[in-house]
Amino acid sequence: MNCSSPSKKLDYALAVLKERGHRLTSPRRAILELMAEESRPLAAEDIRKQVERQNPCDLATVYRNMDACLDAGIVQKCMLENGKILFELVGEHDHHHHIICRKCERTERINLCLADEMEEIATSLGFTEVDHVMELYGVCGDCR
Amino acid sequence: MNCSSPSKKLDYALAVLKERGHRLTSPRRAILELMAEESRPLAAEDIRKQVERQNPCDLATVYRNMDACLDAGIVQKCMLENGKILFELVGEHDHHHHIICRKCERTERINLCLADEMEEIATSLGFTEVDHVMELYGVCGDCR
DNA sequence: ATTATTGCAAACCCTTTGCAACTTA
DNA sequence: TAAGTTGCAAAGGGTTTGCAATAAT
Repeated sequence: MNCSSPSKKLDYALAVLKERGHRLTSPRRAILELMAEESRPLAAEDIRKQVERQNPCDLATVYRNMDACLDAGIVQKCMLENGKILFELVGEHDHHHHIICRKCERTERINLCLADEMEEIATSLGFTEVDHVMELYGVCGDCR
Repeated sequence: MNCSSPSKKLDYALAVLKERGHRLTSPRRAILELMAEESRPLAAEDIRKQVERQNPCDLATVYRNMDACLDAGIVQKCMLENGKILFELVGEHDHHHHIICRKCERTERINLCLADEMEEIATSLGFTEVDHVMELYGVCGDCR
């Protein structure tokens, strides 16, 4: 079911960042290790809290790392209905979506994406570097 | 191309709100008139600025009206990549998506939605009241 | 040695909330 | 007259930024 194991995802992420001239610091390593382990999208604050159980880690550091990882294409955003943003480390060819519970914010992975046709339309409208975000929202079994 | 004319959309919105026991105040009327006229998603602040050219209108009033309209299903959210939220008045059976320019934030309507299959998956995972948001992002012809 | 990266604190922005005054039905 | 709605001002919460200190290559 899972496209790539935690350690593979971590190795891939480290390789991509190195390739791009980034340095491997201990907060960065801790953040990526956590995200590779955790297979769900996380809020910046959650990442900081969990990383901080081992090493101190500033929120700004998390955000700056997320920026770098988004640019590098190894992190994917997930947007809550209220505009809050979650981050998820992804492997190669690992694009997917989620169904998010409105009440507890639990996310469940959905390994399906039908956006190709829509991206073609966007391209035909003159847009380049087309990408997309899609989120499903609902109320999960536990919260009903 | 356009599913419903401005005046129809406005009438529909007013009817739905009345049906739900809401009152028709002058800021509310002005907000809805503007949104019916404007066929694109707008930020709360944009709505306020434009409405204020005729009547004074507080930002909190805009947000509270958007809440009411979202509950009533006559307004649809549109999320920018940075988490900012735009609002768009929609008619009956008027669900659609957008391609949004990363640079100028211009939005172009895309009259296609392929989310049914994904919503079915979400339902099969035990979620109820399933809904979705999908946004395409790119760089438009003018900004390239 | 060079330059990316970090921590800290402050700034930012959008959004929400409390409350008294005002309107609508 | 009762209850929804508004304006104002303040608070909230997530995200970004400047800068000097630090650490990686």
